[in-house]
Amino acid sequence: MENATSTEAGQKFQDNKKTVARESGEREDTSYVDDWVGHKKEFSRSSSIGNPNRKRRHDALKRYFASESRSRSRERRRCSSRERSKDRSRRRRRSNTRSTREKCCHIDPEHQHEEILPVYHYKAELMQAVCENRVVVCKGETGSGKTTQFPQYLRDEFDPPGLVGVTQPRRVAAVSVATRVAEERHVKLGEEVGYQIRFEDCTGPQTRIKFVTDGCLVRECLADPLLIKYSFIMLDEAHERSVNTDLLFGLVKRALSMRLDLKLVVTSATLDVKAFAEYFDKCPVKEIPVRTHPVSVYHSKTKVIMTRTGPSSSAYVQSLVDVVIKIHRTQDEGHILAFLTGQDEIDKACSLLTAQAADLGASQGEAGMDLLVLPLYGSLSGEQQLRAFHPVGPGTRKCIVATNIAETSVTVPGVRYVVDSGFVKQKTYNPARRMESLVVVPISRVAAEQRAGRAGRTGPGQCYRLYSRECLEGMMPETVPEICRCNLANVLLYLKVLGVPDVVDFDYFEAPSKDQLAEALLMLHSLGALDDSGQVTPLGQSMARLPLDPALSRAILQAVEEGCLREVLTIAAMLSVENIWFSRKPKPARDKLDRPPERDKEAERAHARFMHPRGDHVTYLMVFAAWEARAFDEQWAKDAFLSLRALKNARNIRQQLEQEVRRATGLTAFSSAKDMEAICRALTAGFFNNAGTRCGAEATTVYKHMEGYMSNEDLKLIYVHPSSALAMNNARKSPLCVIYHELVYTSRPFMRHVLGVERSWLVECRARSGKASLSQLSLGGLQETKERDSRTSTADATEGSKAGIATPRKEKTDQGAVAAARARFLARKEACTGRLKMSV
DNA sequence: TTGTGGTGT
Repeated sequence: MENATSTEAGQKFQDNKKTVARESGEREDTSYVDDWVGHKKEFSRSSSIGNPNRKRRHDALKRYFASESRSRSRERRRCSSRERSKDRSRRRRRSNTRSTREKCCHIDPEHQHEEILPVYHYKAELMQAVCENRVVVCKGETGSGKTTQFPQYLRDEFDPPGLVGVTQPRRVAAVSVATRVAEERHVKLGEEVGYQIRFEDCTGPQTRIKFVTDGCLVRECLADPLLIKYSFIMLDEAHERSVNTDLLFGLVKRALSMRLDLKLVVTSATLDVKAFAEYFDKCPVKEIPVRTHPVSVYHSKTKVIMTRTGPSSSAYVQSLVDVVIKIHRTQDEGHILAFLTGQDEIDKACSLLTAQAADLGASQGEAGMDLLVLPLYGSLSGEQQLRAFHPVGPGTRKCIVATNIAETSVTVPGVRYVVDSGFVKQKTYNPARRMESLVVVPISRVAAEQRAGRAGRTGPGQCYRLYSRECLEGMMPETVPEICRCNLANVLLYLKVLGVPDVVDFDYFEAPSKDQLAEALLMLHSLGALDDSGQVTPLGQSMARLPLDPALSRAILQAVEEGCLREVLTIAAMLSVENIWFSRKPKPARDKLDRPPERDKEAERAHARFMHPRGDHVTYLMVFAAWEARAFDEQWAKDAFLSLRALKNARNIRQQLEQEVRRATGLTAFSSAKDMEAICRALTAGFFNNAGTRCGAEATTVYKHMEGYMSNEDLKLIYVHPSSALAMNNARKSPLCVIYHELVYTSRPFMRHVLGVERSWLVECRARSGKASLSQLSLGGLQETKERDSRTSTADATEGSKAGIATPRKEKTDQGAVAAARARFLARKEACTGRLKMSV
């Protein structure tokens, strides 16, 4: 039904093409009224012209500018021009060799000069706010200059004794912003201005401004909970709400209460700055408005292809294709950015678009343009990704079909048209089942706005939404933050180590559900990281030092006992990276679009050589050892159809783990296993809670879930993932007992990364871990509820996990807490709703 | 019998 509607609408588009007016932007808009409900919208307020405070501000600015230029010239004198040019060439050389720098070219390509950045007009106001308050929340869109200028202002105005630390959610951002700021200040990167990301510390004793990924700063807290090194912390891009940023809210707030000489700046791009201010004791909110270009937003009027729980059909791919073609045929030049949810969808849309554009012929497009269709998603190689950013000739229009990587991570220059499917693929975690699933869910209203804003970066733009305005109103105001949909074991262990005894009552910016907390505490206890009273054990202290999930840390520490540290380190590193198996996916022919693409037999044969009958962990060890034996030869890896990126990543992680293990255990020489048994025993110590026993016949891949620290009655049968070594033909005899790394739900509950183990080891581990009292563990914050233990919900695993977070109504597990969290969340948004409604 | 959004230590 809905399929038919959207195809019909698409057809109507095609038929209407000749009636579309071409004169002016305004007139053109009205021609869409039949299909689209449109309106013009400024994505932010215009700048401060005519402001009564202008004179005062101007005077203040003059003073600041004078003082700034004095300090600049001091800086310049310090650094003679000859040295500067040497620095520049050094920097250039460095940037050519560093992989993280490769991506920087498409992060904010337009290097605006400081003087024209909006933040400049607000310097005096901002500095005054910082002067008078310990915490300031600053709202500013991308392009306001806050990230590059604010830290410099803090440094220059206050000349603090400690560091100005600026967090970024992504590594590329940390590196590129640091590079930019160092350039502006004419200093060598790594001296006055530096950055720190995993595997790379580019700071020195003279460093005063330090850009750092939020994950890195969380780690730093372990050694320095009060952040003594810092005078200012700036939590940038707080609206992205990564687990680490959320965690830092609490940690910095705690540090602020104990240190009077620390100040905090929180910056965010969303409407939700009020909630941040509320959390930090009603601190002031400053706004840096950005003059962006207006974006006309059109909603689909007839198509209702979105339900509250997700897409009701996959028709949106076809309708997205129709809209793109329509834009290409009727609209002026400017690139098109289309949002879909995943690789398959994107590849499919790209084939359809390429074929249709070819049929159309260049002559039919507006001004006779060609359409160059390019995919953009995370698992593409760097080179393939860069194609989306390469400039094209004047006769070509690019259409980039992207995942939400283009929503926050990267900016494609020259985009004037955005087509938004309204969906995103999101990982959700079900703590009651300890199972994660990747589900397609509707985006939030903030995300919808973010996507639309992508059309107004270089000039006036248009955004076509494949959903109605009613759908928009039914969306969540904001994306459910990550901290509410992930496993918390790691987070809670950090908090405990940092001296937060009561992790249930911790002052979270957004409190996780009780189920999440209970699950994580019980898991930490079962691994021996917490004792019966919820205190961190020495073992837990060591585990927290490793940058891994607790189960893997536990396995590594057990490997020390079992004498197989080298092997288990390798396995841990291999389990920490993305898929290592690489296969060419043949492009589906046009007429075969709805059939699955053929499997790559050659790659499969190459992989089969590595598959070990014992299971995946041993297989990974073999793969890495084989690569190591060939001196990490890149060609060998390519020939074996292995992902070079994943392998290199694993090698880096392995190196880092080695260092950390050295520090955590004081070991200098690492043991090496004599047999496979020791390795499997060590892994069992970390993963005995994730275990299954075989059902029936020897060759079956069906297992029954074994009871762990939580009863899991909903989840009876679990399956070996077909990509596992244990699912391959060479594994004739399936092991009686297995442990698995993770449980993912797609069409069934699948175990990923599976290893055969002995039942006696499982029994032994279970006995060692003992039984915990949840109320004791949580210092009375959580109770063993009858519902949790005897929860025998009628739903099968399918429904429950599919529903997950996407369908709040169906979340049966501790409804109270989730409902309460949601209510708080919605209440907080209430204040902003009026503005939201006006703006959409 | 599968196939995976994006981050990060």
